[in-house]
Amino acid sequence: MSGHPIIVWFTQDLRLSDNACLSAAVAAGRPILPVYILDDTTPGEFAMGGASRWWLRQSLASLASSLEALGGRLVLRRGQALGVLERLIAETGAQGVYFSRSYSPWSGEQEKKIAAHCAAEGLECRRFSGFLLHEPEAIRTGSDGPYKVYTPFSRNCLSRDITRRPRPAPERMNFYGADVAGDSLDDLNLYLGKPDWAADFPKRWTPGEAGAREKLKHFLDNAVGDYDEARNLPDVKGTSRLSPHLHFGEISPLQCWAATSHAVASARGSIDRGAHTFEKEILWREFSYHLLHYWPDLPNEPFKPEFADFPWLQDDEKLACWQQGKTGFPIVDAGMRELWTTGWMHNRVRMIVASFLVKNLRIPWQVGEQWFWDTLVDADIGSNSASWQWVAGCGADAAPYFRIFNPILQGEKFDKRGGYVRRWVPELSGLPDKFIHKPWQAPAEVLVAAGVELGATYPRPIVDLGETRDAALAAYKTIRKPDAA
DNA sequence: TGAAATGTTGGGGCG
DNA sequence: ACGCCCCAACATTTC
Repeated sequence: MSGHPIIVWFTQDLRLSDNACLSAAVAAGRPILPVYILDDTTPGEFAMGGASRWWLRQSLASLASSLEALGGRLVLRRGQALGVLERLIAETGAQGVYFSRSYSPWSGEQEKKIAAHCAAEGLECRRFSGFLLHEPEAIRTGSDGPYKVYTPFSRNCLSRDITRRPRPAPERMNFYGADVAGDSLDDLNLYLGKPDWAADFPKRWTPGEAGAREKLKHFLDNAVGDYDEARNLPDVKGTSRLSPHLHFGEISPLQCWAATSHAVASARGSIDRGAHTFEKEILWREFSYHLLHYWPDLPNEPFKPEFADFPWLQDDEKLACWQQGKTGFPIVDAGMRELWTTGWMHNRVRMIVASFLVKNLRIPWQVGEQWFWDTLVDADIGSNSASWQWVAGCGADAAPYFRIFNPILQGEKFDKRGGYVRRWVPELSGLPDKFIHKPWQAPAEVLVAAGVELGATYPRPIVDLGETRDAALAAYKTIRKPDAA
């Protein structure tokens, strides 16, 4: 189809269904030019991490093939979005640019510049939503401020009827017919497989819209009923594992919400508890972006300013132990190895390893945030920042600083039989349950029988839990105002 | 979406 | 039979 196209700029919304931007472009009745722009030109601290780049490559391939099935081609380009869009407009005579809103701190300025350029050129520029259920501007406290506490925020969200239904994917589309130059997936240099640290990822993940839909269906068919309890057990597949799909917009929170409501209605009461807990987790994601929108420093600066003076330590040796899963604490090491091998970590274990880094090693939360940013396939500027601040005790509505996890007790509570540890730390698998979370307390003959030699086949603990706990509490006292409770 | 210290209670062994 | 002590088991407080 000829004529001046509308550019549909895919951002973090790599799907065809429930895509307001795409649907509006179809409804506009003009030829569509679908584009994805990879911006590697301004790599700041939060340039896309390695695991995310692996995922993005697969997701773009999936999106491209979905568009091909409708007769179109996804144009891939590299550079700053404004410049790339300007060139595309000039090349094609595009009459409009449609895109989905992003909520990263660096997106707002970019979106304004694009809108300004379109206005100056007399082009239509439209921004759509879909990445969140509730726009940050729509949820305000009674005194018209942003929320700083989760519970009232979630109550506000829950008091709103979500009546809108997810949009179906367009059944047919008219694409811009002329040839438009673009990069190949390889050109984007996202993940070339050397070294092949992501070798195990494809066994566990199916990036793309269809994979996301399948994950949601599997969760609602099998796991949501037990979600309340099972979500805390890392040895059980009790969570949805939708986080990377949500991050890349392969599925929308509205689609998750609507499908959950539908499952609740057809299950006649048996899954109400689990479904409600799942909905509250979706709202934690919303809350993270609410905070990020109003406090754009969230990824870098402690929300509670007194934490700027916290006496953190630098210890690159212990940091490396943590990153490599060699701390000597089995549940911590299991989590860090799951992360490295699969690009993902169970949420309960994320809290345990984060508490260990921030409190027992007393290494700044930003250091952990950065490691997660590079290694998680679901690395997300909103959730990652808000969650690290939550664990560190310096965030909005955070866990009190003195809430220090004991990795032995957490392991014994949530991985009672040690199945999770045995899977990810196989050199300990011969130990009896009694010592699986504290091998250094096992009698010598038990260690021998299990084939474990501490300091050789598995490290001794790199810190003393009691001493580091006391030191962390003492450090906290130095930043606390004397009159504060 | 903690853990450890401290306080309380009650059963049972034992002089 | 009684008081005393020990110590789980549970509750409360503190960090």
